[in-house]
Amino acid sequence: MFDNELIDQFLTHWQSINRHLRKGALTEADEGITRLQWILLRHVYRVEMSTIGDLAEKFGVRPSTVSQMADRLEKSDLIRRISDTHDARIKFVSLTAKGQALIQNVESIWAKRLTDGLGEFSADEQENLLKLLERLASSLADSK
Amino acid sequence: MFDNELIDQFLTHWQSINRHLRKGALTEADEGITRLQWILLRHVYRVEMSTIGDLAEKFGVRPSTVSQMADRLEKSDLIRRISDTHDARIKFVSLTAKGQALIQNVESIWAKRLTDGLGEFSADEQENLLKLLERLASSLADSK
DNA sequence: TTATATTATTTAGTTAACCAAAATAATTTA
DNA sequence: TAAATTATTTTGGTTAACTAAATAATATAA
Repeated sequence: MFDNELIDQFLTHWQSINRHLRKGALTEADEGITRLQWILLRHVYRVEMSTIGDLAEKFGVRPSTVSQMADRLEKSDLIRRISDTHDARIKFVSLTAKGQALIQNVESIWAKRLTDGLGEFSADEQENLLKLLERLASSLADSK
Repeated sequence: MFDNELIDQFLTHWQSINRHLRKGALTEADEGITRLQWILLRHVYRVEMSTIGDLAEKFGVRPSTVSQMADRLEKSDLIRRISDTHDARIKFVSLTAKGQALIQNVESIWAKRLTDGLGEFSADEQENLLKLLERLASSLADSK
């Protein structure tokens, strides 16, 4: 079993790192989008071919909610809807070039911060950290 | 300088871990709060004595917006406003016991997932990972 | 072929989130 | 002491986010 102290400390550092990576990033890349739109766009960026229904399930809202959010994002030229070739009822949501650029701008801010932060580690330590994170990600994915 | 590949991989694993830790957690602890309220409550949990003005600055919104969000959260008995003893204009926002319980319920879900995920690491590896995260957190904090 | 199920959208209504402007109260400065 | 500044709240208005119900199109089952 585990020492709860270790878990607590892990979460504390984890969340601290999250906060520093993210700090101000949304406002820095602000294109007049809301925080919730941002969250949705990020998901669409990662999971390239989400359907309206997928997104509704993912965020725990009704499909009509996602449809309307998609309307607004489409209107802002950040996403587009694409019909599934195999089932004409289904619409995939995909980022436009503009939407991709928005996400990538923010991620480049994160990468810069991380580059600075990791700059104080030796090459061995960096590789080691990466390997440990890879294993943890994999382990969490397996436990589903 | 850095290999961008390492940074990309780091972010990929990092975000994957984030997603797995968080998956469904909000809906699991749902008390009829909105995602934005959740974000605010999390912040109030961590930064115990935020003022309305602090929160407005942190989230990039107007004080009146925060005041109204605080109204709703106060009405739900999740936060309370506390006047500063030194300056009566200032109101601190603090979680009620109910608010704290809500956050802690969610964090316990994270802790459980993390416990499971780390279960595949040796004690040495766990300590090592923790130490590396501590250093990264510290390094990012210093770079401000 | 018809009935049922599925997927997304539209519509109508409500509340949350947001801003601007004004008001209020407290504090600081001149 | 009066004026200026600060911090929050209140008010009014708008839009985003949310639901429920209805609709249309499509796929599946009977």
